[in-house]
Amino acid sequence: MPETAIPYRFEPTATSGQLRADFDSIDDGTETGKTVTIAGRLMLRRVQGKLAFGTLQDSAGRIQLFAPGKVTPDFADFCELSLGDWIGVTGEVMKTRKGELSVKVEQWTVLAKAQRPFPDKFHGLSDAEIRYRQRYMDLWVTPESREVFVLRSKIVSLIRRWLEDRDFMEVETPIFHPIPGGAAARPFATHHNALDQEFFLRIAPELYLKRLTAGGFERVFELGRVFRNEGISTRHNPEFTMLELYQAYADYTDIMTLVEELIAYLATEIHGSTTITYDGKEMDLSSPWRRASMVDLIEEKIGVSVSLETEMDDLRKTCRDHGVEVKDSYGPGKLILELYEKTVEGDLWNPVFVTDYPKEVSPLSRDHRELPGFTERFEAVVAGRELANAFSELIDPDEQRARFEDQAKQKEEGDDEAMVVDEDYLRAMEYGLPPTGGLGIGIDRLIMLLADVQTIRDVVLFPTLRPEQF
RNA sequence: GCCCCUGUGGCGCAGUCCGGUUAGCGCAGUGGACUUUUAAUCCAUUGGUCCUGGGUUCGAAUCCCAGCGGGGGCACCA
Repeated sequence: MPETAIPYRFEPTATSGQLRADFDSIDDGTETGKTVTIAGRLMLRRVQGKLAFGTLQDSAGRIQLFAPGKVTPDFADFCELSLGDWIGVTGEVMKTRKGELSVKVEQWTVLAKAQRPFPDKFHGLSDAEIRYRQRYMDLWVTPESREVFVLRSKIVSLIRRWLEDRDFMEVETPIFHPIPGGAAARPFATHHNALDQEFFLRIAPELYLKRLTAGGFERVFELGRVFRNEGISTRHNPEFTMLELYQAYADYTDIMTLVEELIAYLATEIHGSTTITYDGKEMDLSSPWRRASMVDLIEEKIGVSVSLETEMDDLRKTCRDHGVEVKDSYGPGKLILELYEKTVEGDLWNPVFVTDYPKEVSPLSRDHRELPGFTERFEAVVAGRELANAFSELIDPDEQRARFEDQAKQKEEGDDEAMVVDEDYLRAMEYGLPPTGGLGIGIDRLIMLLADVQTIRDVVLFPTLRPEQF
């Protein structure tokens, strides 16, 4: 078919979903007298001499095409269409004798030819590599795949609305950071030619959002991509989506309330219940969620009481006894964190706010108001995975400088994920940062949870893969 | 980075363990039959560097080694 025969625009008047909603109840073998125009891909075709059936798939699903040779113009050409061709069809809505809702093909036009053969019409694609590399085909032949991304879009939209209803303002902060900060991770580096300046793709928007809190935006959030130059796994993609928000005058307990209410709201909107199934097991997302301190969870799990006062040798021994690798550079706080992560975290199923992280491993969190050496920080752990990280933000610039310098020291000692001093951020703090509660949620993992999906690649449209060789 | 699994026409699979003619099957494609099908059916038929490169052997899709792609796990990701 010459390209010139393809129309430049086309105007469908209905989708398969609308037709099913409007006409599903009509009797078998009847015609409605209603003429509609639909468009999509021809996915199945059953030609039987002077009568042909087709299955058209559009964004809402599938609908049958009914094409009698006496009615359908250029009937022979219609029968020659390839599976996968995009077509537009106009005709009467009807139901066949066997009860299949159909559109009678009274006019039709090709909107795009499929020059490549489509995957097996029944088995679809089973090769994960093709599904990820050629998502444009996966979306046609793997219905669950399409559904997950529709759900993702809906969840993100619900989050925005929920936050806006609570007077949070969405902002956009730089992705090019001269100093990577706000998290402990290795960054991607890039270069701006005109400025002859090295930049890093952001590993977190945190420090810019807190600058905005200092700037007087009391409730801000950013929903955007962050980039971490780390390994790839079923839970890690080098670029992923993060929600961060900052609320002036709030502390970490306010943020806990916000998180549990938001997640319960999303579950209810999506599944109609706060009880969901993940990986074949039930999970209760109703608020309030359990709150437990890291050291209490460790004691509960392994029966050993640890604290920052515990002798280092005893802490190291406890770690080794539980198969936790330790390095000489680790202080007591890092040892406790390691112990928690290796022995407790993976077994937490229902949501838990794990609270009170050691200061040593929390360079941006405010000192705990009662527990020396700890911070007012929590992670929300669901299905054994970190879903959110939050704290009462550190607001004392002198303390922040000391923490940065401690980080810089760790970097010198070889920790290439340690932070570096950000003088401008310190300057913003010196002008005054009010008490603030901050939160980061990994959106991809949240989608995985709500969509009951086990790998992050199934919630990212184009997951990072090694480039294909052609 | 380490370990395990995996790679067969466009797609879905068998054959590999235990080496043995021209590597099979289904879908798609091509030619034919068919006016109520539903993964339509029936007849015929085209299409393959068995991921790549070495090696063992009279003989390799099959065994061995290396590499490449993919998947999973570990490590990393506070």
